[in-house]
Amino acid sequence: MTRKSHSVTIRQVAEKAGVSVATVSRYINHNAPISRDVSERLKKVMAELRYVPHAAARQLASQKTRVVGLLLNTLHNDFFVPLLNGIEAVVRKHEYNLVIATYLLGSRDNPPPIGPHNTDGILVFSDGLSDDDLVALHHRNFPMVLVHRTAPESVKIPSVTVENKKVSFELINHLIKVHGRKHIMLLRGPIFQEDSYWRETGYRSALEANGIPFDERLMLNGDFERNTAYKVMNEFIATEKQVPFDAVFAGDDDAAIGVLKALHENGYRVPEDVSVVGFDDLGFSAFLTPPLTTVSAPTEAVGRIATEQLFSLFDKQSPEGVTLLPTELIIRRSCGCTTRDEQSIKEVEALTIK
Amino acid sequence: MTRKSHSVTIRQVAEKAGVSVATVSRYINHNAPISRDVSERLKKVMAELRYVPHAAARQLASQKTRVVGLLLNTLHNDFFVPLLNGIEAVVRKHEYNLVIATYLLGSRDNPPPIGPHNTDGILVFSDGLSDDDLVALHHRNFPMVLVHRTAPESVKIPSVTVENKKVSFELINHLIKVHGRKHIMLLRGPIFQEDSYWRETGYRSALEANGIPFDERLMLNGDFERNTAYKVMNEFIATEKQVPFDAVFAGDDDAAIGVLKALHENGYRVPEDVSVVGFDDLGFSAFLTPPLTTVSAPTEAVGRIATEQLFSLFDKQSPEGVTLLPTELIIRRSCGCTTRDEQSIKEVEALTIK
DNA sequence: CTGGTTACAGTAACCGGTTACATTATTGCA
DNA sequence: TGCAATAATGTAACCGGTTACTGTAACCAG
Repeated sequence: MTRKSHSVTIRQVAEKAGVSVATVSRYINHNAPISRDVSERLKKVMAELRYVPHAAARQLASQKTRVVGLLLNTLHNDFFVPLLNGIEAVVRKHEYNLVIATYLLGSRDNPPPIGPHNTDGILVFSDGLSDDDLVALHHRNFPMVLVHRTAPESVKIPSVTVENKKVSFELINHLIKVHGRKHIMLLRGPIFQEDSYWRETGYRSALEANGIPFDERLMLNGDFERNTAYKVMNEFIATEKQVPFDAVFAGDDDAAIGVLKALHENGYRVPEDVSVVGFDDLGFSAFLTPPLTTVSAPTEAVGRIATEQLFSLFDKQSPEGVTLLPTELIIRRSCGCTTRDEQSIKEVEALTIK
Repeated sequence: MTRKSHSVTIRQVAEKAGVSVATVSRYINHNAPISRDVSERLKKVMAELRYVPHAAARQLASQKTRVVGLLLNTLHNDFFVPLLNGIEAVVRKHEYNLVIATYLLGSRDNPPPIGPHNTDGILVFSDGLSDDDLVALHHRNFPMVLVHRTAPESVKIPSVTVENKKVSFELINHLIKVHGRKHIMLLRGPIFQEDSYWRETGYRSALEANGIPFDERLMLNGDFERNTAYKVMNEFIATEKQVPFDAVFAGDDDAAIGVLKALHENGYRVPEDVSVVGFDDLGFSAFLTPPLTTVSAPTEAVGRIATEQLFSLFDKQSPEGVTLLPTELIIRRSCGCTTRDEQSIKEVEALTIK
């Protein structure tokens, strides 16, 4: 096998234009003055030859990849559409490339698919990397921004996430105070997910504030995922009919779809028999049957801001430690409210929240 | 600035293990026999040094990037979640990386962000690249698979998409035959989108088959996109009240959300006043208000199969020219059907559809 | 015992760029 | 006029791997 590739190289451009490769390189990177004469010649020659710089060669020589990585544990959630949109927009603006990789904490056998060897920096969503990995990479000065997760104490890695606890408290408090729900099921997210932790904390404190004992049997693992939520709800209904429940906090909107489906198929009426609430306010949530009461989270902004912070790290700046974006309770029908309730809800909330 | 990077190189590994760099390279790539003795020594040394091969150096030397690219025009659609899932699963299985880039045909000033210079092959969704680009790349032997688009006649580029026309005919035919709709609005997708073209063709032939004249005023551009569809519907309702309509084929489920929202806000009842139908059967579609009548498209399979074909191109195999995956009409409430109608629908369909 | 494989390992050229350093011509200013 | 600063370009080392080519030792069939 010959090692010559067919692609046009910088040397061919240089030769054809009658200049040195260094000049061509400088022209491409606009990092040194080039005479008008030579500039024009190069522009023409490059167009004629359809020259495109070889990315790997550039990366190797410059030690920059012009690539931003996004590390996820899964893509199975509609939540990622706005997140990706926010990230992609910023990446494109800076003329970088975006590589997306999934990596489960379980698969500890091989190293993460993205890191210093193939990206200039990464966005780490949730538990895509262990704390140890995070610390190690940070000590190597590798730019990272955490998304929906905060950094371990010992190390200062910027982090962008949303307010979970307070708004979850409001959500559950609403179910209790306005709709008289007492047996509220919670579908938790993945075990080490911080969103899940804080939503659970908000849930527990709302129960406590209302004198309702926490019932372990009502807490299931929905995984923030449609199919898991569906399966778990079905199992719960089938095998534990003895545990009464009158509301479900699905964890997020995606899981809420699974919950709605399971309840529907088992003859439960929402919201008459069971209130269902989600989190995220995805694009479709207002149009579910019934329209979903949820929490509006600025997910696209999370993506955008996190990526901007990553780029500011590239520039050796130090962005905020933790950026906590505000969330907002969105009352619709699935909790039991009707349009006409709206006024009274506002009043009740004014009384109960804070 | 020093050019020395801090990262561990293959030479350090070689030195510490007392072998040559060639041996280390062979060990990493498993492409030549290595004695058990040396293997074990290398394994240990690499772990100690936390050696990770430098991707760019590898790419440059081997002329392989181990990256597959996905070129989209936008990410603004929930449709991409299943597609991405299918693609990502296969990419991960092969231990490749996935780079996602958006590129609008309009932005012809700079070249596509991904191509032979930074990927081993790409998946081109829809109109991410012009026919000319496609032909040029194909002549350079660059592996490509088209997704939801077919190749220009002159070149043989594999393509994976779904059946649009026949099922769109069935969908519209259903609205006419079963629900007596006569003024059916069509929200087209992006202008050069083949899905859009075939859905429109199915729409027109269903009208014709039922003796309903095509009314230009009922065809709008919804862009297969939630927000555009919402805007367009609102404008239509506000400015052209004189044109009666009793059904909307939204183009896809994402646009259907926008349509439902606009209709709802303007006091139209779905399906009593207006039938609404979509396309794709996204995860949430069964739970919209009302549940959406749509077409189930195997989007994840499209992503999976297209990616598998790309990898088979890497192996110099020749996959199918065009892979057309089957679609299926999914009847729910938004067209006007009720659960009890189901039997009669089946009968009507048996009569009307071929 | 010998010529031919096979297994394993080393040397160094090479992939296609970037950039430190050197060079020459031109301009600015005392 | 003389000398320093600046503009514009060239030369060649270097980035960190891969692999063609070479060499040695062990093994095997005849």
